Amino acid sequence: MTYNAAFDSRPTVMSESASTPVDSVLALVQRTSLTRLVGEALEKMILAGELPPGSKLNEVALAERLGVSRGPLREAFRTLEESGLIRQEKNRGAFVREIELSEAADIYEVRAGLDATAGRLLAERATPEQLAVLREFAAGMQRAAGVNDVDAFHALNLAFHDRIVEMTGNAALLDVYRRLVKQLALFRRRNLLAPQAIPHFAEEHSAIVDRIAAGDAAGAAEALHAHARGGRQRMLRDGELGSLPVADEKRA
Amino acid sequence: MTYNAAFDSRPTVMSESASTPVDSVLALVQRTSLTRLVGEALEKMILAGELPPGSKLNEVALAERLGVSRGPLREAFRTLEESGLIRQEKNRGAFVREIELSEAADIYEVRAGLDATAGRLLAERATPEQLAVLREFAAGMQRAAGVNDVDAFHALNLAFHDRIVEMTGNAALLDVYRRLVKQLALFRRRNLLAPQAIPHFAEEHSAIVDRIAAGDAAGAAEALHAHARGGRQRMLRDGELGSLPVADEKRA
DNA sequence: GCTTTGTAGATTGTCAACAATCTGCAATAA
DNA sequence: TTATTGCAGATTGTTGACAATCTACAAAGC
Repeated sequence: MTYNAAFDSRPTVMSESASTPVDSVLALVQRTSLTRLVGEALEKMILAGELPPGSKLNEVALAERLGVSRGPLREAFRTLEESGLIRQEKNRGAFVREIELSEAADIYEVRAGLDATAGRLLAERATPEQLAVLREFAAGMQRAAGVNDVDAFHALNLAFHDRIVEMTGNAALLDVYRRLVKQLALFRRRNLLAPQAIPHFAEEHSAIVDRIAAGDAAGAAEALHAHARGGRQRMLRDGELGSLPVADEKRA
Repeated sequence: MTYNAAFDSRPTVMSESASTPVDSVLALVQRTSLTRLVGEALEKMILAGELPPGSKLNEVALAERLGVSRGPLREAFRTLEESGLIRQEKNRGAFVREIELSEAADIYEVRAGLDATAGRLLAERATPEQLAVLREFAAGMQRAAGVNDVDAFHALNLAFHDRIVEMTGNAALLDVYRRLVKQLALFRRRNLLAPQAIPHFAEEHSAIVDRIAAGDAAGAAEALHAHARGGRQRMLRDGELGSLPVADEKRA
């Protein structure tokens, strides 16, 4: 999925190239098909909210906009469908998937289990370097909480949990985790963090890192599980409020 | 994914049809595209071992064999790629994915976490009918263990765990779970159960049902987690043996 | 007025053809 | 002999065209 292996190819025989970016570009072109490019572009548009949930994805219009024909676009649709970002109906077309509150709650439940698994695994194998990175994240979030920087906290929060999963080295776990996070990103009905809850989360993050650092597999798993379920509860509460005609729009 | 909603459409206005299968077929044709059909056919072939891991999937040959053109076939390829059953290389083609032992171990680790989540959820909400079904499964596996019917036990085992996940009613959990099980099915290097271990597993299954029936969420989660990790350990042990030049082919 | 029917335009499903790339083998040269 | 080069066939990537289906609106019938 990631292309950080772009520089893996050593110059080998054809040592004529003093320009390093060449083979990087080459390696990219080599692996990347139009379908993949289109799929990534669409995913970005969807996750950025440019194509909001429920949107109809017109084939000819999108193909023209992206400068490709309908073939690669339709293949990309299949990829996005299987990854849960769009939904296709025969003879009706493709639509950006809409995640109901109950579905989001279900996904969050699974995510909690994955977080717990990641914590368990990482507590057993974390390196000092990895722990340093996590501590830096935790400190950054404490700082963001201190100055009430919601956006910074949110970004760090996402990255923190992603890195924990990534650091386990378990590709299957990372794959599933990211899939679910993307689907959850589709559900953003006031998904922003309540500012007053941020310091509490920052504390939990630090505690999580402590458990991992202590090699406490069960404790790390439990801490992450409770942390995720707390997030789920908050989402459910906000969701119920949001479905009522409550006029509280000034939060943004 | 499943089509058990085929009879959901009531006769409505056009009550001319005394033949019930008509609208069932109609509903199927309505929802099913060539791409979906091809995808299901390919998945079946792969999981049945008809297309073994590493196989090259030739587009024109497969298209001709299935009686479709390359377009729908290529779309189905994208679906299967995203579900982790095949791998595609640009300008080289599609291949049935090969799961290494280490990968299978990683997948099993995730599966253990999902099993635990399912057990936790089901223990909180299982109905008497569901518990009866699970008890029947457990009893059936005890019987199969008694007469050493490995095949029957294996089939029941798969169904048992699938049903537990399904019974939670969490669609996201079921989706992820089945995806991983399919990928694991790709890894069948003597993946058959050792006959002497079967009674032990049958006992564990009964214990799992007991925990669920007791509403012991933590206990059910822990039992299922340990159960899955036990399976993982056995697979690792067998895998290491299998990679050595041990001549023990008469087990089948 | 309301429902039904019919038609035109738009949209998706499928296909076949063309272009680009790869693979394997033979011919050539060191 | 061995390595390299250059083809020819096979295979995949992409495109545009045609067929099937759906949607929206208008006309006709009750």
